[in-house]
Amino acid sequence: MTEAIPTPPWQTPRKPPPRQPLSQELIVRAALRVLDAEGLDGLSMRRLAQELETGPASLYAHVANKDELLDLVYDMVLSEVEIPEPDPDRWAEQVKEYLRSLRKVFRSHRDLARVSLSRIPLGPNGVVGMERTMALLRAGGLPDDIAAYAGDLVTSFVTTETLDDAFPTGDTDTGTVQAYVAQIRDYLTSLPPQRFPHLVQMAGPITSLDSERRFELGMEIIVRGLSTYARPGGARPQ
Amino acid sequence: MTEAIPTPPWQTPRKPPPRQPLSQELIVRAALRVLDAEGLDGLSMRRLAQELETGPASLYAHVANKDELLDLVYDMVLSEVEIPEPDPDRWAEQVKEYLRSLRKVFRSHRDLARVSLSRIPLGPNGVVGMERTMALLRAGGLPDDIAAYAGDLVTSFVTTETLDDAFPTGDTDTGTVQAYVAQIRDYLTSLPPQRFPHLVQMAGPITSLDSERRFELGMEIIVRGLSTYARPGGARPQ
DNA sequence: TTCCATGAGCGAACACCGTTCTATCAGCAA
DNA sequence: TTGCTGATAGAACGGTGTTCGCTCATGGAA
Repeated sequence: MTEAIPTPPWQTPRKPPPRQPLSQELIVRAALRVLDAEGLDGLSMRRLAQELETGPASLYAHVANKDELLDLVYDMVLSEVEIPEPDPDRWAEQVKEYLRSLRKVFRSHRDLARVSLSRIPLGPNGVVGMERTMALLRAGGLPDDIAAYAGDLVTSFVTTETLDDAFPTGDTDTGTVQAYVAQIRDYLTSLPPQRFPHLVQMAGPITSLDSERRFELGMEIIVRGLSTYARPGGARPQ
Repeated sequence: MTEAIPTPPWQTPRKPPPRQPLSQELIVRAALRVLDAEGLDGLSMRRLAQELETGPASLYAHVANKDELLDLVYDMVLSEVEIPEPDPDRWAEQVKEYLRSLRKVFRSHRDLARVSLSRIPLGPNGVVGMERTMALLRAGGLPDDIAAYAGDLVTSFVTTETLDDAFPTGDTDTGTVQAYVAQIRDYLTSLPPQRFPHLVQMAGPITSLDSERRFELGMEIIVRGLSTYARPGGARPQ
């Protein structure tokens, strides 16, 4: 390390910090960092500017507004999703592999499901993902209109199923969630049985499914439903 | 009706407007009015107070916070949902009737789908709805754990499918939406066909489904998937 | 080499937001 | 009539996304 020499007073201090300049990519990466650490509610333009050691107004030179920024964050994360190369013999299992990967990515970035809500992923990574998804769904012999809709359906499914999931390593620990669920179960069982016979009987099943099994069950239901639309021949029309 | 008599001028006008005092129900009804008229983004505590000709602070005497207020609004609206009395022979069709009613209610109140997101309807109307839903789903012979999850699944389905739907009589007219969809289709068809063969081929199917047919198709997929779990005997275990 | 246009950087401000503090005031029990 | 309690509401607090307008470095043209 070279010794830090105090600048002579007569020399006007040029470029005090040789910080690398802002760029869109730098901003998006920082936004994802803040999102992971503090969630969507913690991600404000001011907080993001602070993370980059600048002012909020500076961000608007590289990003139109917060909504566009979230579009970019979403697209960046989509690059982490793995979509299998289609093998028609393993169609159902491959669709599930795809959905599990999607879920894993959504759960590994806090509040990402909220970000993805009502956002159509048309960024560079988004279209690549769509292309591969369509390839996979068609390989199962789904007609084009069914496959097109199925892409949306499964994405929406993963999104909603991931919405309330706690951040895996977050501090919204499982204890709090369990206590809340137990409260609901107690409430349901305490209802008058003559007016709410089904709820009282089903208080158990309603409150006992953990997020893992919910997801697997939902996937199975949707995949079974989709399978009924598959042409018998598979990918190629006989 | 008794004739309205003008107040004599020498009588000091006490209680200039005989406004009825605030109450929780009055506030919730007003909130629904503002929501219908101006959407969720337009519903602020200040705007709501203005609607009731008072100040924002006054609302907090009857409602803990905005979140609880939205809980109450959501529950109020749930009373409009119609859930058929179970007839095991018509199970699949009845489930669809229920979902169509749910969709109709969600679409008839602007941004209600957004309000319902990650909100568990446990208010007075919510539990009644849950009870009837469980009755209906079980009547098809679904095992309890499947029926319990299916209730969540179909609600989430209707919610996400209704999220981006324009308000039926709103000013986000179909023209704007159609233009946006056309833009997407043009973009997809303009992609390099060697790298995006499926997207180019499916640009049509992807962008041609209107919300009505999307909904009907999604329902059918889910109902078919659920049917595969039904016990052959129907409601009663043989 | 000089000049100037361009655009990034950024402090300050605007118009909002949900919520709380605090003071006032009406209605009612004693 | 007094005293208390709870509804009412103005003002303020600490936040939000975004814009205004100024400074200043940089790069291309002359």
